Amino acid sequence: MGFRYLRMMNFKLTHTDSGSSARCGILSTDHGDIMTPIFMPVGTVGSVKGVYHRDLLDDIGAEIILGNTYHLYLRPGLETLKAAGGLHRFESWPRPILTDSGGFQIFSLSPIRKLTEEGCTFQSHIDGSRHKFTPENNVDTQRIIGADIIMALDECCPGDADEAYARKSLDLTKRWLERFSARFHETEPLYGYEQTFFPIIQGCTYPGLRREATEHALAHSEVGIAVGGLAVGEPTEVMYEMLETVCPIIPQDRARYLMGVGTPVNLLEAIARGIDMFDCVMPTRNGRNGMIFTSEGIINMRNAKWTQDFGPLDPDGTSWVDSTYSRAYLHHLFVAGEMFAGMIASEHNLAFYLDLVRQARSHIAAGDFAAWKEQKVRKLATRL
RNA sequence: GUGCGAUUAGUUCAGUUGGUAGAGCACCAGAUUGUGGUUCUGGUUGUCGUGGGUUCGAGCCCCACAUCGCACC
Repeated sequence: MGFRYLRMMNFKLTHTDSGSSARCGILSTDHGDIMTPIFMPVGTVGSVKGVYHRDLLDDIGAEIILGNTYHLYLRPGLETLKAAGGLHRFESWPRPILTDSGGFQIFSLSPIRKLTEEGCTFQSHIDGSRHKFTPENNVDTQRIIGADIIMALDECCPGDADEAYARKSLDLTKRWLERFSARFHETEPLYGYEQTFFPIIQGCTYPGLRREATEHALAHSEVGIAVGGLAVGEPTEVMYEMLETVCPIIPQDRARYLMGVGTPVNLLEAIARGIDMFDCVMPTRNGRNGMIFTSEGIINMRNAKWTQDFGPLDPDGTSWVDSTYSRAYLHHLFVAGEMFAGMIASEHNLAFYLDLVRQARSHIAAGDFAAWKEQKVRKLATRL
């Protein structure tokens, strides 16, 4: 293949807030533009659990969703994904997709992993079979999956790691990033649209390591850059401090993705510190288990006190489920173990998250984000 | 009708040689942050079928009754 792809994918800053580091931007991909700040629903194995694409598109307004390399590699496997023509076509999703490399799974499945300089060997959680991820084959794998944005293979350091371990871990992540980047630039996308990759800033909770990691990652960042290894056990305040350490060093024209975060309050606090992109399993996983986030606060739908509350799920909710189903009905569905319960809660929560970042964007554009955030945070943290 | 077995938490069941009771599930709460449709952490709940007897002491031993199940007439 002689030709190089013309690089069209880019991030453009459109607004900055006066009272905080919040910003608005547009991330352009071949599958469409993404308005930032944005929340990206997680669809690990090619499905945002319990939610129809129709609802993701029209009701929730998802602009981009996630897939996971580790999980997709194991099931359905690369043969099927390649034959399908990539993940977009396989799951019939017309908008952008971002895939995580599986680095986090290396960390979270630690009892059965083995890290070496070359890569990471692990056993499948499905059938125990042995596999190896290297920076090189991870690029190849993510080329086959075909997400618009792919993530570098890293080691996600535990939040309570000591500095010696964090140092060692970061050094490995840096060497892996060099190799990942080299492989990425010597290969082409397979399906006729552009891919970009985001390097990941590690460094645990040590400001010095974080700064060093940022400088190093920036050398490999074209469109965006990610902050990883946060919300993995460290106090929330420490996470915010790390964002304050890292964000000022990143040029304004780079999209900043905070991986795996978080609660609605986390989103607003991170946006205030300059983050543009988020993903988190919380709205869907916690939703399936009875937690819903509303404009009035957090609700555990399983609690007996909702048995006869016939009011709407969220009086200010934007999803059709908010005005269609009552808290009493959803409570009943959870108690009865109906799968419909998880579907309704997931749809509501995702719509809530997408509406939250939509509101954030409009307040940043209006220039009153900081004040709006303060009063919003108080409400979002209350438990009903 | 006769024989055997059963009866303990909302439920299914444990319960040592007699020393005033436990578990799973359910229920009630809490946790959950780059997803294994979860997982984890706490908590509440008992006239031990009824009535008598033996004993310092009975869920346990004895008697009667009630209810349920099984087998046989």
